[in-house]
Amino acid sequence: MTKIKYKLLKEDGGARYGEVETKYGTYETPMFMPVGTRATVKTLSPEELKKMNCSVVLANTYHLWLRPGEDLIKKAGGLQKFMNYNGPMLTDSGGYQVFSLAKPKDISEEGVKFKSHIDGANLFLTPEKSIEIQNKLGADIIMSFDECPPASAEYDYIKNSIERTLRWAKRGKNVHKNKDQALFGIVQGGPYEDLRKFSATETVKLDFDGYSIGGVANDGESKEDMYKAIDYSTPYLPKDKLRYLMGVGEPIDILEGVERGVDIFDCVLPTRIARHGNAFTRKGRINIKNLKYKEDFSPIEENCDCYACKNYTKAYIRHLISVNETFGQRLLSIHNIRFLIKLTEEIRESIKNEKFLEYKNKFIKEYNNGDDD
RNA sequence: GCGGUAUUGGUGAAGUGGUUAACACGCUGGAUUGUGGCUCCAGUAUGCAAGGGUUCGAUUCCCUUAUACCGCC
Repeated sequence: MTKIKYKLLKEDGGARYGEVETKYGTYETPMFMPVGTRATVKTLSPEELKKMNCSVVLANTYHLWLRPGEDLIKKAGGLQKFMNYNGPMLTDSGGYQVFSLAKPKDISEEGVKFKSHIDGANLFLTPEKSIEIQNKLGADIIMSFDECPPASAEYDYIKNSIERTLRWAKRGKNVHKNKDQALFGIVQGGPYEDLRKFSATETVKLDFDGYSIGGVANDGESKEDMYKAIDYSTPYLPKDKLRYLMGVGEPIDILEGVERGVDIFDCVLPTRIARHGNAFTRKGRINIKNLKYKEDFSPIEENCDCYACKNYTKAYIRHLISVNETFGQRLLSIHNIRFLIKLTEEIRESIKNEKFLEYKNKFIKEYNNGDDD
C-alpha cells in the first residue's frame, strides 16, 4: 500500500500531460473517471470498464455510508475487493449532497443535517465523519468534506461558505488516519475571481495531496462562468499536484478544462444520458430514440472501437431503449464512457505532440457542426 | 325479423345545448455535468360513427343509415 504519486511530464500551453503511479499500475493524465456511486458503475461490470481502458472509478461516501455501511465494506477488504475492481478508486466526500439534499439552514459550523433520501431518517455528516468513512472505504484518493454552494448564491454567502469549507478541510486533514490514501482539498468560490483565488491559495497552504475545483457545472451555471471559475482557480495550484475538476463531463468542457490545466475529470453524464437514450458522437449528442433511427442499421459511430459499435445497430439499441431493456442502457453506457476515455487518450497524444489546441479546435468544430441529416 | 343499448384521438376513456373536448397511457421532441428518484419539461382530436334536421348556437336534442353488443321470436 502506497499513496499515489503524480508526475507532470509535459506542458502544451496550459494543457498538462502527466502520470499517476498507483499500487495498481501507472496511469496517464488527463483522464476521465466514470462514476460508480453505489460501488458499481451502473449496468457495467469491472471487466467491461477495464476493456474500455478505464483507470480510476469513483464511488460515493454518502451512498455507501447509508448502504451497505462503511464497516461492511471494510470487512470485505475495502472497496476494490468488495466490488472486484482491480484498479484505482476515488471517493467523493458527500459534499455534493450538501448541495443536492440539504438546505442552507441545515448547514452549521459543526456539519450538515440531512434527511436520508431512502427513508427520511435524520442524518448528520461532519468533516471528521466523512474522512473516517472514507478511511474505511479505502479508496486511493479521498476528498475533503466541502460545501458546494450553487453558482447562483449571493457573493456573501459564498464567501462565508468557502471560509467554512477551509475550516472543514483542516478538520478533515487532522483526522485523516490512513496515510496510504491521498487526500484532496477542494477549491470553491462560485464565479468570483477574488473568492476563487482566496479559496485556492488558502487550501494550498493546508498542503493536500491534490486539489479539486468544485462548485462548477451545477444549478444552470453558464459555460462562461464555469470556464472563468477554472481560470480563476488553477493558476494558484501547485504544478506538481493533480488537479481534479469535479463533476465535469461534457466533451467540450473536458477540452476547456484541459486547456486551463486540469488533469482529471469525473461525471455521471455518460451513464445517465445513456439510460435515457442519448449517445455522444463526434458530431454531437444524439438521441437514439429519435424516429429517424428506427430503421438505421448502422452503428452509433462507424469508427468507434467500443463493444456496442462493433456489434450492434442504432435500430436495435433504439428498440431496446424504447422498451426499457437494460441491455440497451448498457450498450449506450459502454459507448459513452469509451467515447470520453478515447477523447482523453487523444488529448494526451495531442499534448505529447504539442498539438493540443489544434486538436481541441478540430474536435469542437466537428462536434458543434452536428449531424447533417 | 322485432326490441334495447352503445359508437368521442394511436389506446383506455371523462364530459357538456354556448369561450381553446378532462385525465391517463402511447407517440413525437427536449432536458440531464462531484447520480435520491426508468426522472423532469413540452407538443400531440379544427373534432366527438356517417348523413340530414331542430336551434341564435349541437359532440350533447330529433330522424335515417352503418357497425357492435344484449335480449325476444
